[in-house]
Amino acid sequence: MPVNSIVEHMSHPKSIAVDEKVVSCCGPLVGGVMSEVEAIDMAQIFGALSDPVRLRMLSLVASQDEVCSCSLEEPLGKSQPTISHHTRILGEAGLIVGEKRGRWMWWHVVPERLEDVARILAS
Amino acid sequence: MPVNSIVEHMSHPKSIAVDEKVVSCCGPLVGGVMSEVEAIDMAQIFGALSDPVRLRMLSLVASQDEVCSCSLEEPLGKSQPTISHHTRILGEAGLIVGEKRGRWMWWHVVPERLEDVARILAS
DNA sequence: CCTTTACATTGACATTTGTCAATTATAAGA
DNA sequence: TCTTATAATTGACAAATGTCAATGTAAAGG
Repeated sequence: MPVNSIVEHMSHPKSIAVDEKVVSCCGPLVGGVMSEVEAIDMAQIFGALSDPVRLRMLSLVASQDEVCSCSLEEPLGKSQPTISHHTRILGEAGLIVGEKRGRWMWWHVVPERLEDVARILAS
Repeated sequence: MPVNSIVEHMSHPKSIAVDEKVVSCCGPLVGGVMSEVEAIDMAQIFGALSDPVRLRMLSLVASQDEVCSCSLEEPLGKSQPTISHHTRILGEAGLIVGEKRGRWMWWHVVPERLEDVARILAS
C-alpha cells in the first residue's frame, strides 16, 4: 500500500516514489517508468494497430501463409492506393513483411513481432 | 502452401479461401478474419495505446498501486486538461480505472484488460 | 518496341487528434 | 458562508490521419 493513501487527507500526493526495477524480467510497461523514446517507438507500433482497416488487413494476412496486395482490396472495400498506404504502415511497424515476386507483392505476418508486443502488455 | 504460390505466374490470385475456425481457442487475429465491429472495438483499445504521453502515463500508473491525477502532470510535462483528456481515453479503453476520493482522482491499471489485449496478439 | 497489369507516389481534402487557455463543477477547510 | 484545491468541460487551433483520383513505376506478354 502506497504512502499516498495513508496520508490521503493530510498531505499533497504529488511526489511519486518510483519502484526500482529489481530484475530485468519485465516489459517496459511494468518494469519501471517508460522513457520518452521508448514511448514514441511503442506508440508507432500501437498506432499501426489502431485502425479498423489495418486490423482486418492483418487478420486477413494472418489467415494465410501469404497474401497478395491485390487480394486485399475487395474484402476490405478500399481503393488500391489506400491498401498500399496501410500495408506500408503495417510493414514499417514490423508487423508484416512484403516480398515482390513478379508483378505481385506478397505479404506475410511476423509472429515474433506480435509476440513482442504481447509481452510488453502482459509481462 | 497456398494455391496462390503454385499458380503464381499463371492465374490471378484475387480469391482468398479463408481457413475456417476449427476450435475457439484463439484470439480474433488468428482464429479467422475479423469482422467490422470487432475491428472497430479493437482499434479503439489500440488507439488508446498509440500515444507516447498515454503510454508513459500508463507506465506511471502501473508503477504504483494507485496514482492521483495531479501527480501525473509534472512527470509528463502536460497541462491539467491534457492529463484529464488522456486519463479519460485510457479509462474508456478499460485499461485504467479511476476512483474519486476527496478532492483527488486515484487511478489504477486493470491487469486483466492488458492480458486480454496481449492474448489477442499472441494467441 | 507497345500494351497490360500490379503496385507505389503525389496531391488534395475532410476528419480526427493532441494541446492548452478559460471556464465550470465539486469537495474540503477556515 | 467564503476561499482554496482538484478535476472535468468547452472552445479554439495546429498537426496528424484516412481516403481517393490522378499519375508514375516496374514487370510480364504480345
